[in-house]
Formats: sequence, C-alpha cells, structure tokens
Amino acid sequence: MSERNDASWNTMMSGYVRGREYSKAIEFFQEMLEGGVKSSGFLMASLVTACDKSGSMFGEGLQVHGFVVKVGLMSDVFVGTSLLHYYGTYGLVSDAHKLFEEMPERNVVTWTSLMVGHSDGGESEKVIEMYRSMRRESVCCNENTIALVLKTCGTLEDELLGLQVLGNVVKSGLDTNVSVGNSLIAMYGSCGNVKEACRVFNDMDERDTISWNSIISANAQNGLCEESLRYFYWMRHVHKEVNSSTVSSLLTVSSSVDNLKWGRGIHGLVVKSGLESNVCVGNSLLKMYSEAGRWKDAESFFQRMPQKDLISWNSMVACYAQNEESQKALNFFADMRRVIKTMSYVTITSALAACSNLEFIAEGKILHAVAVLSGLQANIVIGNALVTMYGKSGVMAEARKVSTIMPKRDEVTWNALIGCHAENEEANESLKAFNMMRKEGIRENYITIVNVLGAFSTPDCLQKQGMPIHAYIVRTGFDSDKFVQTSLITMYAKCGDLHSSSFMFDGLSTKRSITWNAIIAANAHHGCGEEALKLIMKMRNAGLLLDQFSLSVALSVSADLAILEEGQQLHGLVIKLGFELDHYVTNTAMDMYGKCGEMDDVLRILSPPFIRTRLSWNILISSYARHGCFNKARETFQEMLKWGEKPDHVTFVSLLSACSHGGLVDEGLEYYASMKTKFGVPPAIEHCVCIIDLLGRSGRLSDAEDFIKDMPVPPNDFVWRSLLASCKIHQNLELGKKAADKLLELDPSDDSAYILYSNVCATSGRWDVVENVRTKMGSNNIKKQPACSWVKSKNQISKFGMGEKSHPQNVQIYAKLGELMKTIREAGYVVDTSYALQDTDEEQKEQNLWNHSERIALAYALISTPEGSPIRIFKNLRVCGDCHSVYKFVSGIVGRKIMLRDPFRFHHFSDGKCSCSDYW
DNA sequence: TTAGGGTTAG
Repeated sequence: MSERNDASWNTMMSGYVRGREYSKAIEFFQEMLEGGVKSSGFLMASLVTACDKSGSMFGEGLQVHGFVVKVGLMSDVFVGTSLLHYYGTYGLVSDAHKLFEEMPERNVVTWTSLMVGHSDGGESEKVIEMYRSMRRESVCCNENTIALVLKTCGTLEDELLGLQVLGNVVKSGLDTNVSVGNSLIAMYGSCGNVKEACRVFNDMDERDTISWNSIISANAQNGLCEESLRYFYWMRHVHKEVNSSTVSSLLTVSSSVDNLKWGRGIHGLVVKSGLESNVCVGNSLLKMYSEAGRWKDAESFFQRMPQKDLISWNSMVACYAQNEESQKALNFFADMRRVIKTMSYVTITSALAACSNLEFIAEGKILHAVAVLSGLQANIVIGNALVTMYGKSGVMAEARKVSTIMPKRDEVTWNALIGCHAENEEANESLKAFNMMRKEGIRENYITIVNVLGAFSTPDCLQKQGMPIHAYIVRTGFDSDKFVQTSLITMYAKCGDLHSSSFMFDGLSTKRSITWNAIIAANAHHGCGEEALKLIMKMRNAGLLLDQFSLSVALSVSADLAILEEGQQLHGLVIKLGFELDHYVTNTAMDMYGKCGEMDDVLRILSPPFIRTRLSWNILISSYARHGCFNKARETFQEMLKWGEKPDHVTFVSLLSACSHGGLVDEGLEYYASMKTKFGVPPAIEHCVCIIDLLGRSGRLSDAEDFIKDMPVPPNDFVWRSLLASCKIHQNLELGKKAADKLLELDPSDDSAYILYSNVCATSGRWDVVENVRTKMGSNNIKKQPACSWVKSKNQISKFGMGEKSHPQNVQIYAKLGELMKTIREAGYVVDTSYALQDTDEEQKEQNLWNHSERIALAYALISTPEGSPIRIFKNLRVCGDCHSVYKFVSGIVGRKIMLRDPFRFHHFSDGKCSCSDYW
C-alpha cells in the first residue's frame, strides 16, 4: 500500500467516526487489517472511539488493542487515552488503570477518562483522589473534569467538597455565573438537599434552560413529584423553551413514584411537544412502563419508536426480565443479536436477570459462557448478575464459586449471596456470608440488613439470630432506615411474634406508608383480617394516602373474609386514587369479586385478552372453577394458550381443582400428565392433592391410594385429609382409618383427623368406633373447630353457631325454620339422616340436622332481607349434604337466588337446582 | 453545568 492510500484510509475512517457511522468504521477496520494498511495514532484512536460508541461486542475493541500493540502505537497519548476510555465503558476499571500506569504521556483527557471509569464503577473516592493528584501535578482541569468531580461530590453527598471545587473553578475564571449556579443546583440535588438547591435557583439573577432542567431534576430525583411539576409549569410560563432533558427528568419521577396516571399525563405532554421521537425521552417512557408492570405497553411503544439506540434495546430486555417474562426477554435478546448485531455488558446483565430461576438455568449458563468469551467476566456488574442468577436458581454452590473467582467483590456481591441464601431458606449460611463480608472489610448497607432479616422465619431463629441482629441494628444506627424498620416488623411477624411486630410499629415516631403496609400485611398473614382493615382506617385517618400495596392487601383481606361491601368501597378507592391501571391492584380486586361471589363483576373489570397478564388469566380460571363453571374454566385455559400466555403452576392448581370439583376425572388426569411434558411445569404437592381429590371424590379410592405411592413428592397432611374426606363420601372405613393414622402421624393434635374419621364411621353406622374416637379426643384435649355460618344484612354481620338461640330475633327465626320444614316436605323433600353424626333415633337425627348453622342463617336471611333480593350466606366448613338439599327446595319455593360460600367454593341455588350439580 | 439502559433491596 502506498502512502497516499494510507492517508485516504485515514480520511475515510475519521469521516465514518465524525458521521457517527460506527459499525461502518469497524467493518472498515477489518478490511484495513486484511490489506495490511499502515496506521496512524489518530486513526487508531478514532477506531477505538468507534468501538466504544457503537456499543459493539467487546471483542472488536480487544482486537484493535492487540493490533495497536503489534504496530507499536501504544505510546501515542491519543491511542492510550481512547483505549482507557474503552475499558472504562465496559466496566473494566482495573484494566484501564493498568493502561494509565503504563502510559509514558498523559493529558487531561487521559485523567478524566480514567476518572469516568472509576465513577461508573461506583468508586467515587477514587475520582476525588485522582482530582487531588491532578491538582498536585498541576494538570489543568477542563469542563468535563469539573463536571465529573462536582457530580461525584453529589454522589458522595459531600457539599463542602463541592463548594471547594467550585471555588477553584471561579478563581480560575473557567466558568460563568449561570453555569456555576447550575452545577450547584445539580450537586445539591444529588446530595438530597433540595431545599438548598431551590434556594440557589431562586437567588439566581439569570437562568437558562439548563438551570430550569436542573431544578426540575433535583426535585424529581428526590421523589418530589408535585414540586418538580410546579417548577415545570412555572418554566413553561416564563421561560418557554422546553427540551428533551426537561421531559426526561419529569418522566423519571413518574417511575419512582410508580404512579402511572402521572406518567400518562406527562406522556400526553410529550406527544404534544413533539419530543416523543427523541430517543432519550423514548427510553425514559420505556422505563416508566416497565416499572409500572406494563410490559405490553412498553413493547408496543418500542415498536413505534422512530429512533432506537442500544439503550432502547437494552431497556426492552430489562423490561421483560423485570416483569418476569423470561422467555420473551431471551427471544428479544436473540432478535437483538440478529437485527442490530451489537450489545454491551448491560445487555448481558439484563439477559442474565431473565434467567434467575431454575427453568432457565441452561440459558443462564450459555450467557455465562458468552460473558467469558467476550472477555467481560471481570466486569463486576456481570459478576454480580451471575451470582444472582445462580443463587436465585437455587444453585448456591455455583453462585459462591463465581463470587470467589471474581477479581473484586463489592457490597452488591455480598448482598446477593446473603439474599439468595435467605431465599433458599438457609438462615445459617446467610448469616455466615454476612460475617464474611464484614471480615473482608466491605461495609454493609441497608439492603444487606434487609436481606439478613429476610433469612429468619421461625421462633427459634428469632431467639438465636433475629434478636441479636436487631440489637446490632440499633447499635449501628440502621434502625432509623425506613426499609430496615419495615423488615424488622415483617421478620417478627414471620417468626410468629405478631405482638412484637405491633410493638415495634407503635414505637416508631414517624410512620411511613411502607411501614403501615408492613404491619397491615403482617396482620393479614396471621389471619387477623379485621385488625388489618382497622389499621387501614387508622392509616387513612393519619392522613396517609393508601398506595397500591395497602390497597391490594386490604382487597385480599376483604376477599378472605368474603365481605363484599368493604371490597366494593376499596375498589372505588382504587379508581379514585388512580390505581385502576395498576395490574396488580386490579387483579386483586378481580380476585376479591370472585371470592365474594360476584362473577359478573369479575368479568366487568377484566381487561381485554391482549393486555391480560398471567395473573389475570389465573384469577379468571380459578373464579370460574370456584363458581362451578367448568366449561368456562377450560375455555379460558385454551384462550390463554391461544394468546401466547404460558401457564404456570398456579394455572394448573386452578385447572385441576376445577376438574376435581366438576367430576371431570379423565380430563384432569390428562392435564396432570401434560403439565410437565407439554408446558414444562413440574407437578408440586398442590397438584398431587388435586389429583387425589379428583380420584377420591369420584370413588376411585384405590387409584388415589396408588397415586400417593408413586407421587414425585412426599405426601403431606393435605394429601391424607383429602383422602380421608373422600372415604367419608364413599364410606370406606378401612382406608379412612389408614388415612387418619397417617394424618395423626404427621401431627398428633390435628383435629380434622379425628373429626373426619369419626364422620366416616358415623356415615357407615359404626357408632361404637365413633364413641371411641370422641373419647380419645377428649383425653388428648383436642377441640373441634365449631361450625358457623354468617349473613350480612343492614350493614351488620350476624353469626350463627349450631343450634344458635342467642339472636335477638330468635323467636322469628325458629318460627321461619318450622314453616320452611313444613313447606319443603310438601314439595317432596325427604330427610337423609345419614348426614346426622350422632347415634340417636331417626326423629332426633332429623331434629339435629335442623340445628345446623347454615339452616338457621338461611331462615334469618329470609326474614331480614327484602323479598326477592338475592341471599348471600357464608359457612366456615363444608356444607352438609342434607342442608344442600334443603337449600335447593327453599330456592324453588321462595323464588330467590341463594348463594352459599364454603371455604372452597360457591353454591348458587335457584329454581330448586344448584350450580354444582350435586357434586362437590 | 441538565435527561435515557444494568447487579443486591423495595
């Protein structure tokens, strides 16, 4: 090649870089290598910059590095600097640092590039250290250096240092007053000192667009959404110019407060201002949708984006991963490699996050290999993502191995290990990792503490580990952190000590929303639903707005207690507060309607199929199942598949229980067989219980027994209880005895074992055994959970026990009962005394049946609610067979719809028939 | 001097 040609190569290459055609520049380099072109330092520096800016595969930059060494251009300051910057971009600061040490000549850009690397790697102290060295060595700072140092002061929350730096800047006359003020605003914003930022802004004589953007951002970063919006309105009023940075800042706040209504408003404004096509703005919108859980909105927006860059693609991978759409994330990742042919370490990190469960471990391993092959193994963020990926998949040995060979570990590495041990229920290991972290001299942060606390879940753990850690938290001052406070409340509750949880909560001087939510959830999980709802009231009275978490806990409490009116009011509040677009909240509301018997409302608020989440599909299937609409449940499952939604283990629990309640034995067995082979969902104990129920109810008791022998998981109490209940239906004394023994083996104090077994014996007429069992219960001090039914009328709940006589309207209730007995007998009702569980004469047996709580509740409902209105009755135990028959007759005679809910499902009676077709 | 993607937690 001649000199002239070399020069033209140079010109071409710099043309590509100037024109930002980075991938062309890289292709050009390949040709150049083949042609053996002699290169200049400038050309190589441009090329490295091209690799850097294109976000290309890391390997291409490495190739250039090798070439540069070979041709002896490493001493060139521009080449060295661009390579150093390149390593920094990929998070490989130690490599960058090594280059820096070896360089014979350095300029201000060299220094600044390494500082940027340290800054991106989270090593703020190193940045300041280097700034001080620069001043010692009299290297003159440029604007970029100053900007970086000031930003770092913000990150370090070191206002004093920031002011010193600014003093130096003013002294050297490097900047104007406006830009000094702007920098100050930004620094105060990062330090969390919004007040001071506003003071500087308000005192400024002159403001430019950046000043306005900085003050909006300072408020936005600190979660002050109303304030940032106030400045924005003011800006539009007096300043006129709004640019893409302004809009991006406003969108950031909408993500952090997770209020989609707000984000939608800003989005409208974005469209009006014509800034929607700006790539930064677009990327902010993608993040907003992702954080609000609306990955489908993000997806369609991405498709419409006129300009996309690497960050847009990375955002989509992250969006799918964050929304637990692993398969979609990996498919998108594959598309990305095909379409734009580039990726960065962020891409790999996000793709790894999508593999954080055992189902995708194979893909995760491939990505691990990709990271190694790309030379990005030493990147600390990738290392941390790998630790997380293995840890969340339960492969802790591999997670630990990755962490040991990492060149450097930070608090994120240790937090991931501690958190994954906790998630895998290895409390001791979690605590061990915490101690090792401290030994290694890495300081814990609030996330460390939150993770450690998450490891404790038993009373024993609480005594031996939880309480000492609590003492440590108080000693180290972490007890003032809102997340730590919340975790402490949750830990005490999880370890069974709700009393201490409440004590902690009551003792807090400032109670934030998340703290309220923690104590409310703690009560809900302990079955204290009424208390949880009372706390919701108190929270509102304390002037706090309910958020998506408090609303969904409250809705699920209403669902568990089956109190429709409260549920409806909460749903109203959801709409009023603007959470109706929040998938999670809306799904909880839907579940509430389903569990309160309002199938029509479930369908009313159901979203259209193309934006339905897996959770919505699952709730819909289980609602249909609970209401006895088995065909609908099946159709919904088919529709779900048609729309490309993958069923998960909850889907199959709903589907199998639908089959079991509907007597669809063969269909249920088919689903069970296909779940692993066709859908990759391995059967868990819940599914096995459904199958045993399915076989048992239909009378195939020996098949059920065989199934238990071959189950992939060891049987638990639910398995034996279900089998025992089926033995009662089909009067199988022998197997019933076996199941009851197994149940008592697991828990000798289980009351259901005694009760169900004595019922099996009673139904089979073995009154001698019944007597035996009852005596045994008495001597073992085991009490039966008393049956009760309740009705809500005129805003009051009336609860009835067996033979209840204490109701103020007692006389009218029993008069009504007598009348009912007479009329239904005339209509053809014949008593079935096999449901009487006490050995007396037939007449007494019938009398005892009329004492059942569900009949008393029915009589009360008939006299206390308006004629013709639907009746809603709830029972804590399964309805008795003879009562079921009474309800059918009554519904035909009084011409009213009667809904009866037991702990498992609904019976809808009308015109003498029941929705369950007498199979339950 | 202002804005967008990533790892732990929520």
